[in-house]
Amino acid sequence: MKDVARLAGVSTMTVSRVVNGEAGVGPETAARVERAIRGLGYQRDAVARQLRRKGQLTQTIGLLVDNVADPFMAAFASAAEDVARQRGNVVLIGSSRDDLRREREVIAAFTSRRVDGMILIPVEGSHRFLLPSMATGTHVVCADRRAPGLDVDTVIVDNRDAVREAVGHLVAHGHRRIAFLGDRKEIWTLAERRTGYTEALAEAGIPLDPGLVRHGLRVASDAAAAVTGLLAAPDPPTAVLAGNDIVAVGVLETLPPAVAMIAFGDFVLADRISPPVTVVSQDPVAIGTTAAHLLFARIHGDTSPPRTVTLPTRLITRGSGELPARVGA
Amino acid sequence: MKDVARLAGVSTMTVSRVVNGEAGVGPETAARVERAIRGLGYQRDAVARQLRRKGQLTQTIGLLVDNVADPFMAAFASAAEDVARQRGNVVLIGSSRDDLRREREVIAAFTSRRVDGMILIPVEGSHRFLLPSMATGTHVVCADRRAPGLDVDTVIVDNRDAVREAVGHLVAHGHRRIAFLGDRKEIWTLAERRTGYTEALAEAGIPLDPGLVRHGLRVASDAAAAVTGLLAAPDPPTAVLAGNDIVAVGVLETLPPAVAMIAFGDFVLADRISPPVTVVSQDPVAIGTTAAHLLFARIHGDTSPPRTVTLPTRLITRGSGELPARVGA
DNA sequence: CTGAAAGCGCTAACAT
DNA sequence: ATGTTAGCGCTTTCAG
Repeated sequence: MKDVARLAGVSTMTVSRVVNGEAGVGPETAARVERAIRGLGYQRDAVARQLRRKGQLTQTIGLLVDNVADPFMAAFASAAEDVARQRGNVVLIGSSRDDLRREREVIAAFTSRRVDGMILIPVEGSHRFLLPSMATGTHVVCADRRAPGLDVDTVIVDNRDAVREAVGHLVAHGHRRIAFLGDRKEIWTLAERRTGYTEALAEAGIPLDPGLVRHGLRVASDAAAAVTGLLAAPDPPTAVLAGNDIVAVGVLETLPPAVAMIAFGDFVLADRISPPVTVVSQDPVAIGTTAAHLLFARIHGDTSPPRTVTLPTRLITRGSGELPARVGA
Repeated sequence: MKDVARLAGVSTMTVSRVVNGEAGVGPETAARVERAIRGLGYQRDAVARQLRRKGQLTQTIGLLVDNVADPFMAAFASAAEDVARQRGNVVLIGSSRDDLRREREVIAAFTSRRVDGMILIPVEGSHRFLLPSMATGTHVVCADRRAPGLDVDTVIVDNRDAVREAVGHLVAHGHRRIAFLGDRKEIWTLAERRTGYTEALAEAGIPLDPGLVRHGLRVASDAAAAVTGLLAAPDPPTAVLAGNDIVAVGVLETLPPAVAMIAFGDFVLADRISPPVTVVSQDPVAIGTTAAHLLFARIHGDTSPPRTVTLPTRLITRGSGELPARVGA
């Protein structure tokens, strides 16, 4: 900046004004400064700028997901990034890999870089460690899952209700032995889905068989193995509810076409499998967009009480969820 | 920091030493400082820290992809982020959406935040605008695609050869009317794949029919429409080469099972479609990991001449690419 | 319309 | 083992 000022024969203050497009600079001077900037390839240092303008925004937000490679998270992140970019912000991204320690590391890296706010898909566990940062003005929005003990804007879907409907749908097609396969039951969404499953069975007067519930399936192959185990049992399920997209893919590896199935979360090619897969679809783009809008509202001064936005889900019937319970099964 | 110093009854310098775990602080004093830090919830300001330690690293890298929601890019980004995190770095992410102007905006946002380096999946067009930043020490690595006119480390696969092999595979199964469907032909990877297609036909002595080549298919539905168009023609193709994963999904929407197909890029459930889809698989995780390693080597002083790492691809035969050319088609 | 001085939070370099 | 001084690159504040 000093170099630019020298080359243009002005003070650094004038350069600063030009760079920031502030009024009060003679057009002649401004042009000379512009030329010097281009000549030297000068670019404002956002780091130094930020330091002086205390209380101002870094125009940087943090985005914490479980794993960017997951299609749901990827679509979610993409949508949030879109909104951020439209607002001239840049996004720091990090993955928790469902590990609280790692999540804390990532969040510490965010706050030490003075992000204006962050969107979290929180892992299980207390998030009270965020309170000091929040007290100093870092805004937090949760998406997809609630963070226990954190009273912040949250964007979710009604997982419980959606699963209750899905299981009810299977019951309506004659199923009574319905398996539930999910990722770690500590994950908020999965706990909710599991509850919906339990409630639906209770409503239908079907006793819960713990042998039909498998948790902790973190990769597709876990789910495939679980299916194999279930089917080898003396009284196998006639229908399966896959708790998320990853489990769904694993289930599809081994599930015989005659066994009914509904997956939580839509996925690419679900309609090209045989039979086409009935799913509970949720909209990751809407979740990401909504969360980002909520965050920016907070960043720009919204101080209303935290609210929860519940986005709709939709049961998309494609065939796999409408298979009848096999006679004798 | 001043507050911490006051509370602990020491100078800010001592606080700085404790925060940075530097030697030369009495254990007694250190403990007092630690207590003050916790009491006040103090966290070092990475922004201010960075300013003074000029020439030091921000421990932040930029990652520019075409679109995070694309499974290939998501897996790539996830792998790169993993490496960065292991090294205590944080990742700024941005999407170009295949738009040079937007790419430049994102890159400017990166450099103004003084990233130590960045990994780019570059869009088409000159990237000479990066030269000034590179001259001032911002390291750049390209992945997946080359950036014309930019002499930097690059991680790619041999798209041309891979497609030549794939088309040869179709020819070996009797196909002579092979369609090529791709995204915008300005994208480097697609140009390469297209060249491989042309070369393979030439090797087989098959004249190139421009009517069998469709470009500019950006979303799945574009590809689906293109397939419909091709099949309605008087002399339709007996085999289709899908230029990327997105096109592949679109093709699968409408392609009759009897038409052979090979897709560039593996995708989830490719083996569950009927017939299972033969693909040219590349490894996005390896690409992301390699690119990140190259970048960190540069950041930590590697000044050897830029090199290109070419990662292997693999033709995975699953059925759709081994269908015979229908007699009379 | 333009500039000089001060200082943001931190740390390198040099005392003590 | 601890403190003092100065300054990173920029912008706020106040004076011309």
